[in-house]
Amino acid sequence: MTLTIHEAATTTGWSARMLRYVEQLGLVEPARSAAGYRLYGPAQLQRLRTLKSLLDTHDVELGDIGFALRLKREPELAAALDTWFDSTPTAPEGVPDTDWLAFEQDKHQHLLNN
Amino acid sequence: MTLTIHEAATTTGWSARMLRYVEQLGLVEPARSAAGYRLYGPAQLQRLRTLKSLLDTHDVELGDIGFALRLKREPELAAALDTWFDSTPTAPEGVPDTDWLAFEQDKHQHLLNN
DNA sequence: CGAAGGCTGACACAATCCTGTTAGGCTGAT
DNA sequence: ATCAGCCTAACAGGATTGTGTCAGCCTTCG
Repeated sequence: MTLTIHEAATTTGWSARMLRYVEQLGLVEPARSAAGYRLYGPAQLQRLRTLKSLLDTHDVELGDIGFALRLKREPELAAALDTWFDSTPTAPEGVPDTDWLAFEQDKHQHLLNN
Repeated sequence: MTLTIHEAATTTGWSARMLRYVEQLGLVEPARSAAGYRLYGPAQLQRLRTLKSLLDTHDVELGDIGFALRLKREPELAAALDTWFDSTPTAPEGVPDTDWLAFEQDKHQHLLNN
């Protein structure tokens, strides 16, 4: 009904080492037997396969997916990033007048620093 | 009206080197003068400051923000990650019957591989 | 003109990531 | 009881990241 780590490794194409690593990143967490053995069920196996295909179709690293997971779990972080991306979008041409004052402050502080 | 890279560096607390690096990651891209000099305007300066505070309030790396940017720009990637996160959420207890068949397939394939 | 400062490209070096491997101890099936 | 297989912890090494610094050349400004 469940596979051990090496069995799961051979069916999914990962190595046992990497399955432990993936678990440590919080991406696929198998159940544990009474003695502490990892038990991979159908849900986990499916997850591991689709994870692998995600990684090589799009060009993404495990760490990146770990970060995406963090974004899911810490909505305030996701919100902060969103507002950063949206505010004054990196294009330099249309400088809103609203930023003008802040800029003058910068300049003065800069002069003071010399 | 615009600051050079070292001026921008001293007002924002980054180093000039890091400003070039941040630009290379696509996070803050200043305008360029005719001769190719980077020109940091108020919008960019603001962006650099909030970026810096983002980095040390939440515990995030520049590369992570680069990846978040990629998610913004490639919605199909974001969608793929989302469906991966949501489908068969990593919890192992409630195994849906739907996965049963797939699991049996796994087992048989596994037996064949020995 | 000459000094100060910008640009790119490259090397350097610590830190971290990704993976494999090994050691020492427990578990499970025959 | 034995032997394969699991566990954790650790070391190892190649690849990448983050950051500084230097070289060689071009630009700006007094």
